[in-house]
Amino acid sequence: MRIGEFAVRAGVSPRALRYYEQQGLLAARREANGYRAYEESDLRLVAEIRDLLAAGFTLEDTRPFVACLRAGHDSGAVCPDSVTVARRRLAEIDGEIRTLLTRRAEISAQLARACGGCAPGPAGRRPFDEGITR
Amino acid sequence: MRIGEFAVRAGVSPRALRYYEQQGLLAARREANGYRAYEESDLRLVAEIRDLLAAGFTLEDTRPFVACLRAGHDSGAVCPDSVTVARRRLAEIDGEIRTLLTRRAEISAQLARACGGCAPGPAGRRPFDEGITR
DNA sequence: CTTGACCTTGACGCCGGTGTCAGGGCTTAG
DNA sequence: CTAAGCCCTGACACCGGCGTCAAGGTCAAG
Repeated sequence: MRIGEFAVRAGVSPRALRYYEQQGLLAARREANGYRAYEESDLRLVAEIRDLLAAGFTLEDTRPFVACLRAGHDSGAVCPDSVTVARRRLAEIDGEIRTLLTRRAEISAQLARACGGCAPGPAGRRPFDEGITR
Repeated sequence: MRIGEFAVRAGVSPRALRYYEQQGLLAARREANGYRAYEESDLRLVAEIRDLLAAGFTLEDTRPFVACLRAGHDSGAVCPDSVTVARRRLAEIDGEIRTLLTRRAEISAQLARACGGCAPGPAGRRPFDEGITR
């Protein structure tokens, strides 16, 4: 199937697909006239890429996952390289969360200091101030 | 004092100071020859900007805080506009934290599914998996 | 006078994942 | 033949907060 239809079915733009190809993921076969031809199985690869991007991985990071699927595994995460990347990302996320919690506390304190009672907010009251492990 | 010395004392680059000025924060007086001349009090303004940037605010967001200090307040956060911005940022942070926690859980689950025992990680054991309010 | 340390403005580069346009080819229906 | 609707490649735009270089002015020390 050609890029237009494939893009719709994969839920991405043709531009994104060409970009993935340019980055060395998702190589499409070519028709005689030069048009890209995608296989059904490529849908799975794109889905993996999208999932990972949505999870905050870079496109670069998706490489081992895609390769893992291409190698015939049911999950893109079962290969050693994928695991390495996933663990690194997990550590990054933990760092980001810690940073955000610190910032949240600082801003919250600022608000409390600045105008006392008007601080917390309307709907969600103190979502993370308590109950944090460490 | 001129931009070079001021930059050192403020702990930022001259480039950053010119950028802040270009964005309409931190207007410096000019000497006869066109050189920028900063006051001691400007150090406080730059400090406020840096603190806020470090806390994840955009430069745009710092505007009301700086204006608040210029208006003579001891804290940049006591003015209504600052409070509004701070609360918005607080809500953004909460959203980001929730997003990250979700992602963390997904990746963590992926790892567990993919290779069972090899998942958690070496040093920090399950930093956020437990003890989350909601 | 010259050197050199400072200052000025203006403009391009970066990073990532696209959106979007330009300029052109293929193919099918009317 | 032509219009229309696909497809192709290449390249610029974006966002934010600067880094960095270019080309040139200022001023004090030697």
